[in-house]
Amino acid sequence: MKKTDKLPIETARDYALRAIRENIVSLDLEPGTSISENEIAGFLGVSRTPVREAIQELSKAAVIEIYPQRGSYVALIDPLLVEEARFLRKVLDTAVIEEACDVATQTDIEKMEENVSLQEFYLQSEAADKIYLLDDEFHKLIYSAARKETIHAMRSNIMLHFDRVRTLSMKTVKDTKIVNDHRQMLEAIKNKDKETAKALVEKHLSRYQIDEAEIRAAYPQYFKD
Amino acid sequence: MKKTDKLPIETARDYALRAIRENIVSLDLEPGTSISENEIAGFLGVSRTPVREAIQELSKAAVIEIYPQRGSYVALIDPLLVEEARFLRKVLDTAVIEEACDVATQTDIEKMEENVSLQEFYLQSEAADKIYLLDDEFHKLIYSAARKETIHAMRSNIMLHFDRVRTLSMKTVKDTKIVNDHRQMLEAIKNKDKETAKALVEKHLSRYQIDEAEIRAAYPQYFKD
DNA sequence: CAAGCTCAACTTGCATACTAGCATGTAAAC
DNA sequence: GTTTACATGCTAGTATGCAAGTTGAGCTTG
Repeated sequence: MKKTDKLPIETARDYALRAIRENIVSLDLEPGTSISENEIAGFLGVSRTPVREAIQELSKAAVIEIYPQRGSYVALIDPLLVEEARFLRKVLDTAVIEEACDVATQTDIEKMEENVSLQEFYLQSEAADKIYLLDDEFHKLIYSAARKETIHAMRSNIMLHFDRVRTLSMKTVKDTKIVNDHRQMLEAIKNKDKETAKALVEKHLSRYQIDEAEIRAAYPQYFKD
Repeated sequence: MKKTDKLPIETARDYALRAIRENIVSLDLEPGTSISENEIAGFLGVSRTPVREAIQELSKAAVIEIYPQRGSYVALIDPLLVEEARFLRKVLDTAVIEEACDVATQTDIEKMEENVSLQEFYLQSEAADKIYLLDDEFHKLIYSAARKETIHAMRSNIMLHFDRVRTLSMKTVKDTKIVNDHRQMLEAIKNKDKETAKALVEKHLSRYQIDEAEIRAAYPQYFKD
C-alpha cells in the first residue's frame, strides 16, 4: 500500500477513503489482500473510526469484503461485476451525452474544450498519469453539462470494478485514441449531434473490452472463479 | 419518527440505516427536520457509532445534510434531484427490462408471476401497504432476472428522492393501474417483446409525474427553492 | 506420531470518552 | 438601548476501550 499525504481540507474519514480507494484502483492493494482497520489506521496515522467508515463504504460497493470477527479483504475482480459496471457505464454515458447535446451551455462547452486541449498537450509530453486524471474529469464534465452530477457521484463506486481492469489494460490501450475519442465527443456535443455522440461512447468503451481475456490470462490470481 | 423493532439477524448499523431510511421515505421524518446522532441513538437504543455510520451513508445519497459541529438535517425535496432520480430510473429500468427479455430464465419468470399474482390478490383486499412492498420487490426481480443486482442496490439510494414524492402521490395514483402495468410488463418479458416492455416502463413512470405540481403546491414547506 | 485441546493473538462490532467548533443566551460595559 | 464578551450547551469528528468471535500454533495426551 502506498501512502498519500492527508490534505488539510479533508476530514480523516475522507482521507482514509481516498487513500484506500486509490490503492485499490492502482492495484497497490492487490485483489485478495487482507486488510485490517488497525493496520491501515496505523499506516495512515489516524484512528480506527474514520478508517472503519471508509471500509464500510467500500464494502457497500463490493470492492472490499468484510467478514465480521475474521477480517476484511480486497475483493477479487469479479467478471460479473465488471460486466455490470460496463453495462451501467454504457447505458448511463449514452443517455447522459444525449442529454448534454440538448442542454449544455456555452460555459460547459468551454470547460470541456479546456480539458481536451490539456489532454492533447499532455499527449505530446507523454504524461500518462495526467491524462488519466483528465479522462475522469472529462467524463465528469459531460455529466455536469447534462445536470446529472449526483448520478455521476453514484456511478463512481460501482465503477471501481471497471477501473481496476482499466488499470491493467492501460498498457495496451493507446492514449492517442482515447484523447481523439474525447475530442470527437466534444465536437458532437457542440454540434448537438446525438447519434454520433452515442456511437462514440460505444466505441470508446469497447476499447477497454478487447483484451479482457488476455488480462485474465496474465493475472489469474486477481480474478474470481 | 416511528420506531421499528430491531430484527435479530441485522447488525445495529443495518437496523439504524433501515429505521432512518423508512422514516425518511414515509415522511415521518419530515424534510427539514433536524436530527442528531445522540437523539436517534437514544431513541433506537443503540450507541452513536452505528447511527453515525447510517447517517453518513444517507448523506452520501444527499437525503441527509451534515453540517459539522452544527447538526444534521433531513434534506428538503430538491426538484432537481427528483428529476435526476427519475432520469436514472427511466434509463436504467428501460435498459434492464430489455436485457431481462433476453436472459430471463423460467425460474425468474415464475418468481415474477408469483409476485404479480399476489399484487392482484391484495388489490382486492385493498391492502395498499402490501402492494407497495410487492411493487418494490417486482422491480427488483426484473433487475435480478437481468443479472443486474448490484446496479439495483446502487439505484436504491438515489431513488429515495423519488420515493418521497411517491409517498406524497400515493393517494392520487391508482393501485389498479400500477398492478396492471406490472402484469403487462411480465407478459412482455415472457414474450421477449422489448419494444412493448420499454413503452410500458415509460408509461409506468409517467404515472407518478403527473401531479408533482399539485403536490408541491400542497406541501410547499417540504420543497427546496 | 496423530488427534484433540488450550490459549494467545488476531479480527470486527459496538460503546463511550474526549476534542473542537458553532450557536445562543446572558450579563456587563458603554 | 446597543453592543460586546463570555459561559453554556449543543453538535459532529475522532480516539480508544471493551466485548464477542475466529484462527492457528503449539502443547498435551492417548
